[in-house]
Amino acid sequence: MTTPAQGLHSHVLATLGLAITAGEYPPGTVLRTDELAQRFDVSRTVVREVVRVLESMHLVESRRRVGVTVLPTASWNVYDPQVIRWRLAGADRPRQLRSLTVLRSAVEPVAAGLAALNATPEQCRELTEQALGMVATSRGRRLEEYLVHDIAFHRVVLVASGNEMFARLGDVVAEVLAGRTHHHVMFEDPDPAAVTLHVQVAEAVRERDAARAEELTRQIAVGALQELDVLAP
Amino acid sequence: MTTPAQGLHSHVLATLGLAITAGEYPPGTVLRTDELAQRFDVSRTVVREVVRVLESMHLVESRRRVGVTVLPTASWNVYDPQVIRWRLAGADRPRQLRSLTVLRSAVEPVAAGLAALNATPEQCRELTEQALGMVATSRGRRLEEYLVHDIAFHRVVLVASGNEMFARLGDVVAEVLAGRTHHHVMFEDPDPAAVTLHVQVAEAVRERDAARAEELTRQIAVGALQELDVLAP
DNA sequence: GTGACTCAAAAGTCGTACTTTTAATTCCCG
DNA sequence: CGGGAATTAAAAGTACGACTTTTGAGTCAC
Repeated sequence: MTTPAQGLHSHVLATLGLAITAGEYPPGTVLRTDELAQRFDVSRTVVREVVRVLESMHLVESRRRVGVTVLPTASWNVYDPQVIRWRLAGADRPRQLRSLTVLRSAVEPVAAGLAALNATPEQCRELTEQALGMVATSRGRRLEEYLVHDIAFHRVVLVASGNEMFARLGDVVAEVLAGRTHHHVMFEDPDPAAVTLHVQVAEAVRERDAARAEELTRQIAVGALQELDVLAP
Repeated sequence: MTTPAQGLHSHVLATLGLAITAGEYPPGTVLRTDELAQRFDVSRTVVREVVRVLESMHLVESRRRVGVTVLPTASWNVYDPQVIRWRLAGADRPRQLRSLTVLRSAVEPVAAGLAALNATPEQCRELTEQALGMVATSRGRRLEEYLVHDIAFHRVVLVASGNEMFARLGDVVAEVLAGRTHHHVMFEDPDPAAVTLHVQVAEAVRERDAARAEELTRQIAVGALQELDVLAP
């Protein structure tokens, strides 16, 4: 565990970040830098750099004469991809998966609508290609290959929307899709209805039919939420 | 400028972060830690800590034998409240304001729908109160007071949705609302139609009418986008 | 009991010395 | 003349120790 470490900093950061997001240190817990330095067998310099990063993610707060205090979940930067990855890897994967899926259900339909208005011909082509790839790999336990197309598809939609905030959710969506595939929060083969919907979204975008792209994507989202309800209690 | 600085770290971070997000260093620009230390008249230790934080925001990348390279906008953590604040304060406020408003238009309607299902009686009360506050301050150049209620209103909706990802957008929405008020990307008095819509959203939530709450919030969002189109070219 | 004073713990800052990685240059051989 | 291997040096990474600053907490006088 705790990553092989190419760089002391990364190693300590990953270990501490994971531990905190996993709730191993309840909010209010106080850590001391030299204690941490000793524990990880690194210099205080390294620990301080890690603490500064953790602080920028609002996972901890550092105060003189007090120490490094672990902050409550409510103040965490939950949009930080790093934080998301830690949480998906740790104890509250279910909770995280659910809240991210709800977020997707809000954002992706709107993004698809915008993509229908803004997508370049190249993006349309790419979208169609990925949708076909999904069809091709949708049967026969080829989940890994399917996942690649699925991720690529959603990423293109988000980028094609032309909104940078949406585009940056590509990584988050990728994490969610990968997470649910790898942790079996998904049926053995993808839902055929979902596959069809993806193909239709690609069509709608190609035909510049924003309303249809939005509505179809909304249906995909609803499906994803239902699947989550069924497979993750 | 450059903040009074309570702490060297904060000062250097704020200055550098602002400069980078303002585009003062084009992507690919290489900085050296010693040079920065000299420029800010602080030790390399401080600079290194700052660089680590900037690195965690994906504003820069640090490589041995190369230096600290400024990364292109596309890789920035645009959801980091700190980054958002810097960008709103700097050169690309218009772009940032627009993309954030689009994000709001996707998220808030869904959040309102969920709020209608999940809001506590206390949250309903709070919502109504803020809506009434908006009505009371909607005329006679009382924009500052209006803003307070507006922010509080949207924050309650997001929190009441019960989704932590939505809840954490409260700060972002606050920044957007404050930004457009303070930089006159808004009419002199709030749009009366918008005020009414807020009151109706509060009603809909109180009556657990999710579909209506969602639709009304969508109308608020559409209004905000139109206002932006009119006032920010 | 309250307020001013003192103390000490912990983070913050600094300077320097040393290690490691790696881009770039050199140099040798085919 | 070209390409690949060895060399070099530049910059980040790490460590350590000394010192400063802030501030919670305990103390003492009133």
